Parts: sequence; C-alpha cells; structure tokens
Amino acid sequence: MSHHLVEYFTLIRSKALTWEKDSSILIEDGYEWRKYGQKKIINAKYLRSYYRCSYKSDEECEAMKHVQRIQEDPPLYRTIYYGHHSCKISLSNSEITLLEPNNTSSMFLSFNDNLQIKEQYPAFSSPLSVPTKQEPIDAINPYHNQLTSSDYPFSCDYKLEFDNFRHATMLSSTKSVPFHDGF
DNA sequence: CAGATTTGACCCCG
DNA sequence: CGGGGTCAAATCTG
Repeated sequence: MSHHLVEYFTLIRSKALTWEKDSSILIEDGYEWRKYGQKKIINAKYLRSYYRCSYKSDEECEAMKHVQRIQEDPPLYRTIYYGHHSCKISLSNSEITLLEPNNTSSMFLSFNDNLQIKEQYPAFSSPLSVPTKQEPIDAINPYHNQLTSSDYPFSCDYKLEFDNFRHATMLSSTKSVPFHDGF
C-alpha cells in the first residue's frame, strides 16, 4: 500500500545545509536520532523537540533535526534538518530516499511514493523517527484512525508563498491548510 | 548496565 | 532581558 504523502521541502538557507519538511503523517526518515532537548516555543502550541544523529559520538555525524508539531487538525509536523549525515549508518532501508536537497535551488517538491512507512508503525507510533522508543503520543492517538491514506488522497493543488527571507515555500496540501501558530 | 529520554538549568545572541 | 538552543543529571527502559 502506497501512502501518497504530500510533502514539501524548502531550502531555508542555501549556504547552510538546512532544509525543512512538513508532513502530515509521521514518517521514517531513515536515520536514528537521539533527542537532546525539548522546548516550549512562544506563540506555538506545541513543544519543539531537538534531535541529533544517534551516531554523533561514534562518527562525528553532525546532522540534527528539529521537529515541531505545527497544526492539530489534521496533524502536521515540521521537521527542520541541519547538516547532513556523515555517518553511513541508516536504517538500511534502501527504499528510503533521503530527504536531503542536493543543490541550491530554492525549493523542490517531492511527492513521495517511495518513502516507506514502517509497517510496524501503522499510522502513528512515534511522532518522530526514533522507532526504538515509544513516544508520548497520547495527544495524537485520537488521530490514528483518521490518517489512513484514503483521508489523504493524492492531490496536487500547490500554493507558493514568498516571505521576506527570500525563501520560497511551496506548500502542497490536500486540504489547503492554512498555516498559523507563529509560522 | 548501557543507552535513550526527560527536564530544568545554563547560555548565547539579537 | 528573553527566546530558543544545548547540556547534563536524573530517570527510564529493556
């Protein structure tokens, strides 16, 4: 069963290896992350979680990511990646195409048919990509049954936005969800 | 017991 | 000074 995830990627800063990804369902991104912090962000309803690559100490891998839920209904999570993985260790899912932008173009869009959702994590098990531990998912469990692929049909209505940071955000949503919550 | 997470303190920078 | 990023000790988990 292919989940047609509709996601968008935005290169925030072309010099820094930084990009962000919003997804309406939690996906495995192929890496293991260790959480090292969590913060309440003003004007945001939800906590932001801070992760770094699990292999940072072993292999000097500097990759990090921040994950923050930005919307309740439907659930939407924003993941900002920093740096790239110098470690070779991924979850050995060759199916997973890593979500790393490879050039300095301001944006690109990806409709991931090839992103694999781990079967043992049906719709939600972890709001993040660390499958080894259960997460405090109480809040999102109510949405478990809503997040079937049928609720997220593949649709292609794009919305392009430019902000004063000269970075373009291509928003693609099945429901043209407005953004708010301080973003 | 080892490795991950939690959580408040610390700290940096605008 | 405060927001937000990181540290680290305590705690948790398997």
